[in-house]
Amino acid sequence: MGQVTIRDVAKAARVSPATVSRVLNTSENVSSDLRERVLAAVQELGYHPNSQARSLRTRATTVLGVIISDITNPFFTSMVRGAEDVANKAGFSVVLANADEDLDKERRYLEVAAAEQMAGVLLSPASATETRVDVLIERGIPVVTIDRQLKTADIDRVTVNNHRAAKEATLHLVEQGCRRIGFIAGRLSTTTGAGRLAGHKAGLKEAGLPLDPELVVSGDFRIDGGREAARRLLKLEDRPDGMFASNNLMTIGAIDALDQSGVRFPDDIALVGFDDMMPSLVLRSTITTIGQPTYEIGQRATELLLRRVLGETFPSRHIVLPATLKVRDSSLRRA
Amino acid sequence: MGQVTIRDVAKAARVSPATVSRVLNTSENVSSDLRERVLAAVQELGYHPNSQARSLRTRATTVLGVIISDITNPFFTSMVRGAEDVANKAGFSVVLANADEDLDKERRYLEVAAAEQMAGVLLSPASATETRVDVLIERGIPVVTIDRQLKTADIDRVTVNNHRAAKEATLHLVEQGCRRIGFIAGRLSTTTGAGRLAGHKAGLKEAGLPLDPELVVSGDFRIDGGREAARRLLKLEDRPDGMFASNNLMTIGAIDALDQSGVRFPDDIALVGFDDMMPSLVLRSTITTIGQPTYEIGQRATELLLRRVLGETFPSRHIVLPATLKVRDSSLRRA
DNA sequence: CTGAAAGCGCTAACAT
DNA sequence: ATGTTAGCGCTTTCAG
Repeated sequence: MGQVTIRDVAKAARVSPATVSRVLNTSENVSSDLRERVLAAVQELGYHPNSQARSLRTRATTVLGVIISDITNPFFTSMVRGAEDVANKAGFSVVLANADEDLDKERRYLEVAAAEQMAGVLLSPASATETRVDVLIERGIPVVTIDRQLKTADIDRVTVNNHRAAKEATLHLVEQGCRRIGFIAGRLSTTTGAGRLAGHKAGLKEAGLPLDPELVVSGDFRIDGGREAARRLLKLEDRPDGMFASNNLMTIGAIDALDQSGVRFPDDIALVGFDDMMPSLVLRSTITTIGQPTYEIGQRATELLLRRVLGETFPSRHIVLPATLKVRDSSLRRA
Repeated sequence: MGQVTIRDVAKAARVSPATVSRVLNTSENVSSDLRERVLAAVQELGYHPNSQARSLRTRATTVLGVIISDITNPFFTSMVRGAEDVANKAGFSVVLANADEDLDKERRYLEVAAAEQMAGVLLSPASATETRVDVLIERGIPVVTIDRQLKTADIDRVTVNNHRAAKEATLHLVEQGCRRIGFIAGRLSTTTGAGRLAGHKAGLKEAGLPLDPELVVSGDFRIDGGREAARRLLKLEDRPDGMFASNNLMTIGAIDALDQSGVRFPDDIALVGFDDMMPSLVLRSTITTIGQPTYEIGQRATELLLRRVLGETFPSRHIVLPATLKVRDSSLRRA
């Protein structure tokens, strides 16, 4: 029951613990005779090194932490795949934590990452101004933010060009004849949420349309929030003729609200969403969305992170990947 | 840059490391004078205990591992929520790992969990017969399987009654007039995949219908697999009049295939899925599914796990939660 | 109530 | 090429 330690193996193989360690870690300076005895003992006893003891000694782990803001959001889960693939190839494992858009939970997990001495951390911060990564930085644990940026620290980040993409989507709706576009905003405390709203406003401005404050409703990046926001927009006296939901979950909520209210798209209202969605959902009537290269975001961020983990130093880098408008039926006016 | 250790705090507070430890861990036997000095020093220096060193010493952690077979599957992510809520309430953190239905990846993560001395592990095994949890058991780390069971170890598990639910769904399709039901099976190496197929067969038998082997196609629990399986079923000379996809992702794939082939449900074919799905997806035409209490599965499994973690011993337990058929439009024949 | 000292399992510097 | 020794940061006897 008690753990099998390196001493047990050493004893069984009639060598010193140091030799066992050498066999297991370096490939040098061990005679093949002893090496075999050690390996046999390891096998026999079912020895597995205790990684806590090891990393206490070496001050190094091969575990990367990924702290995401909503584990139920397919956007993030796809990104995680990209991260895992790159990490695994380099011999690192990836563990995830779900901060749930909650600053407290997030802080707890940042502390877990620090306490567990993780090699590096990928983070989609719950807030650009409130989230602090000092716990990690102080300990020399590199951090790369994904999807969102941090104003409290100058660190590597991988995002898409939210401003530009949102502007493009808004101009597309205008082109389709929309004059009153309801905008379902995400959490404005994130750079992503704020950037998309800013892009939308820029689009309106360029199109010479006024910004009616009642057309901007927050949906908190969640399905329920999107549904609620869409309902509120539909109740307006001067009902919008277009709707732009600024992430995937809120788009789903909006569609739900539209269905329940019997409002049809694109006939009654032109609809644009953000992020790619599950195939059937898009197929439903094929929904115009801004697609993001989620898998690649995870990959690139992890590549960056691993370079830091392996000791490279360079000025903090910002990788911006393209988000592109994919026009489908939901926003195309027949006219 | 170097880590702040308990010695630094001790020095700053002019006490011994032992006293710092006492302040931080037990609430006894420390004069309030020293206690304050210590707390102040902790604050000042930004000290965070090194959990590896701690658990190396105490042989105990407060981190639970959750190893799931597909992180992009909403079924699992919802379950994780339930697990987190229970764990957090008890002062435990939860980290996730994505085994991706891959035995190798799964084994690696089981080893990580062992090496990191996690307090306990929740696992949805990739295979009932190939997955081995000995690495954990040997070290006294309790394991509870979720959604699926293990034939290689007699341990706690939380599942739904797949057999019964699948049988019910099949009988429902028969009731709707279906005579040739295409069954999209999951990975038969899992108890879940096998159980649902068995339930389907039992349903056919009870209805007095023959089992045509060409009507059972494997979809591997994935969207692509489901799409492919549905396509194959639709190409059959004697086309099925009903279709039963035995998990959520395969249902999505199946819907996709149906759409692309111009086959409509329930008009051309009656459709039943497994697992609840995102609201909009269900609303699409409202799809008949077997709903599972995913959140509760996570909760109950974690409760069980924590009892083991805290040292309770009892015979291995099997909690079976109800999965219930929710009849909606997709399977209802007009006739 | 507080401190000194030992040791968790491991690796790395130093001997041999 | 191998063993001995020290020590990573922490907690926990054991003294005082």
